[in-house]
Amino acid sequence: MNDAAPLNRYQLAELGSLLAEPARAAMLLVLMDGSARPAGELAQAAGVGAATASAHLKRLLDGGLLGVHAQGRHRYYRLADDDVAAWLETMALPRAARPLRIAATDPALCRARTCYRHLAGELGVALCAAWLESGWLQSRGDGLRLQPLAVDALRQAGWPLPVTERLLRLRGRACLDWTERRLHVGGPLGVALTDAMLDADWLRRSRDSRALLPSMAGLHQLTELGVCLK
Amino acid sequence: MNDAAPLNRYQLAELGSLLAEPARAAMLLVLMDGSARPAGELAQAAGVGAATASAHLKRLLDGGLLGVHAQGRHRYYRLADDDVAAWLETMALPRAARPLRIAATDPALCRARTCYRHLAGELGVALCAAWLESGWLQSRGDGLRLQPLAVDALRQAGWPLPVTERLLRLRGRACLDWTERRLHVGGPLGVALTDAMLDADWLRRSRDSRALLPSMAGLHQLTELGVCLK
DNA sequence: GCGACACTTCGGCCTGCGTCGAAAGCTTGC
DNA sequence: GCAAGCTTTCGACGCAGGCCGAAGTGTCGC
Repeated sequence: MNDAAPLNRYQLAELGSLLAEPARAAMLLVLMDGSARPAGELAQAAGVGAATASAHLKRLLDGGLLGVHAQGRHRYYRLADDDVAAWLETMALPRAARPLRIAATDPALCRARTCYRHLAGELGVALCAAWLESGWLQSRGDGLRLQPLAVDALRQAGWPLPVTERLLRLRGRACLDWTERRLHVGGPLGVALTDAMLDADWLRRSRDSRALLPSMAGLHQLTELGVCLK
Repeated sequence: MNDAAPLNRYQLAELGSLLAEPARAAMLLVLMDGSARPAGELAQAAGVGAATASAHLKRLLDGGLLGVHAQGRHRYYRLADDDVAAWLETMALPRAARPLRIAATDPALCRARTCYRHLAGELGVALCAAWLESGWLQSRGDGLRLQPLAVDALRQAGWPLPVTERLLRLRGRACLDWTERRLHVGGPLGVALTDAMLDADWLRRSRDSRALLPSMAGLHQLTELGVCLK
């Protein structure tokens, strides 16, 4: 999309009409974290029936706002590209919460659509560096993958089995953190890791901001797991 | 608008529905250049009657996309703020044609609404870095100032006297280039510098986009002036 | 102040599209 | 293969909202 010519009024209106339905808006909001989700889940999130959801997803797909990836009897939908994510964030997120987005100069470097939910900052960078170093995190053709060895360690550290199993399946993205200028883990894997750390109380949300601070226990555990924090 | 909380599905849908009508989209497209226009003109641009246009403008106004300024029997409408402009540009303009828009994280750093006219990109950054380093460009309380030494050098490089004298008087802004993430020269000084380089044929506009490319002569001269380009 | 002009509000018509249930693809697992 | 599960397509219904002409409000020029 958005190849060469500026959009005309009809194309722009078409784009707006895609957003104009609460059901579709809900789907897009859910997908703003960069995740890919099956149609059924999106139907539930939007609060509509499967038939209606399917129609909406088709429109979003045809309109270039979503991409789809069929896997078995599921079809996973996600935001089409960074432009779409940036577009949604521009208006949907308050300025303070808007992720810093790497410009298109090196799209391969950072395809992460958002840093909103996943672990960034000093901790995220340290974690990414340590685990890439140790091989717990490996870069493959389709993105970053957490290796079984790492997942085992996390489970022994007390994380629930369903969580750790999910981590094995999720794909991460190498995401450049502006403040640190170094890579950290983004994408669904990054989100899941962050969520799990919050659940395990390794990480706590600070009261007023969206900063995530490691707890004493988390700090200890992370050090055990090879993550070096100053 | 967009003060604190992320938009919910209904607010996002409302936003989309504002865009969803060709007539409203046409109005917004016309206003994307930053101009303020009376209702009648926008009605004509949208190709609808005055009554219809008025209704559309009211919706856009209530929705926070437009601002209005009454003057005599005219009411001048314009885009509400930079977020709205950025939002429209994200999808309506191809990447290459998108003005560089400064992130809001540090409004004091760069108040320039657009970097459209002044030198940005790799060259702008290199120039700014080199001249700050050499002291040709100095940061004072009221902004960036080109020093006499630099102006002398430019004049010796063939720039006309009126141009170089003007450069001495103009104030620049430190402007964060989104793609390079480093400082470059903005503000009136930045614009004047760019214009002068275009006049001197150090820079040329590329045919289809807004990109500015250094000519062979310009490249040579800039190197002489301490600007290191890879 | 009176007409001309710019714009908004009001009322009625009509199309577009979101909604759902039912049924028809496809894929998986036994 | 056959049944179960996820997703899409089809057909029918109902409402939101865009459109215009006409009338109302406010401003300018003489």
